[in-house]
Amino acid sequence: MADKMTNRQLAAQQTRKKIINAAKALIAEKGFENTSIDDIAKKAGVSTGSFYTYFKKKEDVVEELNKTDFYRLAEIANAMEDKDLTERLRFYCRNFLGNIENTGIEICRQWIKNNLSPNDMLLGGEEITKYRYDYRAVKAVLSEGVRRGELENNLPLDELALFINAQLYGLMVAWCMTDGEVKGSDKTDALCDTVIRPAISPYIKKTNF
Amino acid sequence: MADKMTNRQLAAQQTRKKIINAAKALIAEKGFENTSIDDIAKKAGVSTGSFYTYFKKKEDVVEELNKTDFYRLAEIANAMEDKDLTERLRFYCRNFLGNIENTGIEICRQWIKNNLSPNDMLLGGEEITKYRYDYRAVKAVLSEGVRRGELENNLPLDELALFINAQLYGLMVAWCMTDGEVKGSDKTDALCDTVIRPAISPYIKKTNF
DNA sequence: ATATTCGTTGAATTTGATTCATTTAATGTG
DNA sequence: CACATTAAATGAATCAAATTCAACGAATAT
Repeated sequence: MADKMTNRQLAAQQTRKKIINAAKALIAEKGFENTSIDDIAKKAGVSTGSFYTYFKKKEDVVEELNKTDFYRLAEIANAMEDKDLTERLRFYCRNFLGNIENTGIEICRQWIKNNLSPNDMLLGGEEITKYRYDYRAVKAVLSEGVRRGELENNLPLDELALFINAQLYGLMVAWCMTDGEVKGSDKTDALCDTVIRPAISPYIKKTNF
Repeated sequence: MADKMTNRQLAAQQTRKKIINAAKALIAEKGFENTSIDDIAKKAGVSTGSFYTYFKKKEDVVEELNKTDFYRLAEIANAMEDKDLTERLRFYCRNFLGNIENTGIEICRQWIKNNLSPNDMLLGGEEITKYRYDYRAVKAVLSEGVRRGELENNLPLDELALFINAQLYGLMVAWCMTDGEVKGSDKTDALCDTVIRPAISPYIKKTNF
């Protein structure tokens, strides 16, 4: 990866990182709206204009502040050989919400705001519109259940995954809206027991007995 | 209510309404960010400053744009004598999502943005902090189920209501994030059948047989 | 008839994001 | 090594839009 970088590129990478760190600290502390580019630049020890070398808009920096890869999380869950589907889903949900809470409520709020409207992004020169409601990771966890023969394969996979993901997004929103009082991560066990398990139970294969 | 209003008050009410209507149309059309106070004032046929006679901040006008009272919706559902709990919940969910979709995606987006952080509001002169994650309406629907003896009364009422509401909020967010592709209102039946009914079914009283 | 109050006005102010011409320094080249 | 080229940094200037406010005029109250 970092094959042979020139000093210049290395320095640039540093600058970028400094800006991201400064932004992270300030936004977590004061919120996005109350943090100005000047604040960020000052804290990062660079000039105002420098911010725009690395980010096109103020908002864009937020995308850098939570680097959890939820699809990767699903892979880890799916790799748990000794855990059954409920456990694996529980793991996924716990970590989804736990990671979000770790990145901080203000950053989460801003992430939601940024992604409520689809953004146009450049991919290989082409304009694409990127939807941010992505339930593929949950779907992957359910699929693994099918693959292992824990679930019937006639289950409405997309519907269920979409709903379970909606549950997670809903708790994330509830967490923000109650200023942290409703903690999603505290609720995951109850979530699995009260909603998710009953929802998938019609499709759980009866073990031969 | 509208006891004896002076002409002045009447005119003021008109102005207010004109501003709200202009804002509604413009925000629905161009989104909140792309609509300026000047735009709104111009379309309403009033001056820029007049906006601030009626709203303290630009955002505040959004609160006027969806006037659905979800608690009232719960009352209507609860008053349905011939419908069972599942039907009543279905009714509530359909109308919740239906009403939100009717008010329009841009307004919904902005409403979420406004309410992601608790707002300080004035109530009778006192500053109060108002959380916007409110699941009391759903709770009321479940409570009615208990009252009618359809549900065991040992069910985790708050937990369930919170989760069901999270489901609705999650779908609302999904709807926004996919630019309307995921339509919550189209999903309510599946939602009830796949998630909500299974979730409450452990608490549904076995009818005497 | 006069004083007061309230809503209206639009120009002035303010704030903060974004741009850009210029500078600085590293890299590449003969 | 000198020189040309390019990437990155700078911060003052620009711009856009929200918000304020002093002055105005019509309605209401006395």
